[in-house]
Amino acid sequence: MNNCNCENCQLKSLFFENVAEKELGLLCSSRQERQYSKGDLMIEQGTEIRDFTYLKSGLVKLYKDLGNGHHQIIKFARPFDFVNLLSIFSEKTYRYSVAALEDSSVCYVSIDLVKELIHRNGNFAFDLLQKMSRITDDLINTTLEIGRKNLRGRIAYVLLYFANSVYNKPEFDLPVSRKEIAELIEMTTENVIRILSEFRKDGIIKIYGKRIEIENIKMLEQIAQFG
Amino acid sequence: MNNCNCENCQLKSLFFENVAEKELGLLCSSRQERQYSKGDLMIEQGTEIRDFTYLKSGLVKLYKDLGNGHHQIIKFARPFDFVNLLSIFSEKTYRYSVAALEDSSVCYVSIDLVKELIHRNGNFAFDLLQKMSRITDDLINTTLEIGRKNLRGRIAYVLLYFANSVYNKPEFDLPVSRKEIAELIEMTTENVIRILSEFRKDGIIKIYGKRIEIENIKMLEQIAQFG
DNA sequence: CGCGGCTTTGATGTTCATCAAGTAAAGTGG
DNA sequence: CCACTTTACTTGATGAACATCAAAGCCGCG
Repeated sequence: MNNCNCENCQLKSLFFENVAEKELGLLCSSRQERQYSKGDLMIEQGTEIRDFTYLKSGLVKLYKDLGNGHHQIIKFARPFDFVNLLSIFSEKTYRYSVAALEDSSVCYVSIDLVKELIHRNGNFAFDLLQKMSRITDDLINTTLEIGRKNLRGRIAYVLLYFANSVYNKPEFDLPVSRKEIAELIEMTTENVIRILSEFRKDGIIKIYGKRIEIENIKMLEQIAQFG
Repeated sequence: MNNCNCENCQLKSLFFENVAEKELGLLCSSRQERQYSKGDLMIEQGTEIRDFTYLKSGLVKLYKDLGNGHHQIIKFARPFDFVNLLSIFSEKTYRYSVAALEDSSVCYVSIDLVKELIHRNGNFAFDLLQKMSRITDDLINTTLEIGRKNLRGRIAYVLLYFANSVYNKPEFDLPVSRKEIAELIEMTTENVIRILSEFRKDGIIKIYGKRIEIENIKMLEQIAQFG
């Protein structure tokens, strides 16, 4: 177990609840942790999948490179939320990229080791299945839901996501550009700006550059739901 | 093993490749098979998840009931393609419904038995993980891809799906209504009809009610790709 | 035979993308 | 550190894409 501290990691419960002490030691000693600064590319689409990765702290975006210089953001993710389960067991190479939106730290465990553990430890395997099931189910639901909303509803949804799920308060600095919001919810940058301005004029939010202050959260929820 | 015939089933390779003979016997004897007619509801959103199910023959649609009398179709599926993996390991109740688009037969295996097997048999567990990974990855990719296309591109996509992936020929009877196509690709019934008519006028397809004959598949592929 | 759901077409209006043009902010090299 | 360049942000004008509304024919089914 040498200088390994997984035993006390908050995130241990995420995956390794059912891993015996001996096995945890194995995972832990092979584990690597890396730091990324805001804007850094963490995983590049098309490269070989070698590791099972999960976010320890920070905020990231998963996105597809569409080739023509455009990106399509699949989702934003935080610790306990980003776990690289999307296609790592079915593909040889990544079908999307991951980049840091805020300073982040990430743990790496060799994917071969994880595969070995799946074969050996049924409880671990079942845990992983459950997690994968939940993550992909949520992603599919969210994607379908956003697709049904009009543009105002989509912007309201994004603002509420940051307020409720990321920063837990109605005032926050947007960690993403207007363009990135557009890439997440399938609309143009101009319309993101236009609708934010509309919300400002309607007294629903205040805007100071990246800073957003939600004034009327009820109204925003209405728009998100029925928009 | 009594009157059990899973041993020779084509679909055995789908899941039970790595299941020992003894275990397969257990699965097989608890297995149930049911027949459904076109239009039948097979799984109802909100009901308890008791079984692991997979399609032996036929064609089905997975959809969400949006409450206001509207449906949102998640995807169509065929044998080898529909396996109920989407949320069965993370939820207690179904978050979507499944209905038969053509006469179909479906196998049921108790989900508790499957869970037991996952815990006991790492190879089986890994197989399932891979399958789930592939299915959900494809679904996410398809959903995002369709969202980027304009209406003509989406219709072209659906026609090519039936021609290439379901019937394997350029002439076929649509197993779905215009309304159901609209529910799959997020548009109105009127526009589905309008665009089909446009394709007819442009000499790309012929239409006789439900029957579609693709005349110019190259053109359709162009529209699907760049539309 | 009549009723309801499916299909079709047209007319109309709304929503949204595109184009254009300018300001502010942020990174870059001397 | 400042001039320069690039990138992000903002607003308005315009047109295209798409939804909605309306009306009528068709088909299957009780």
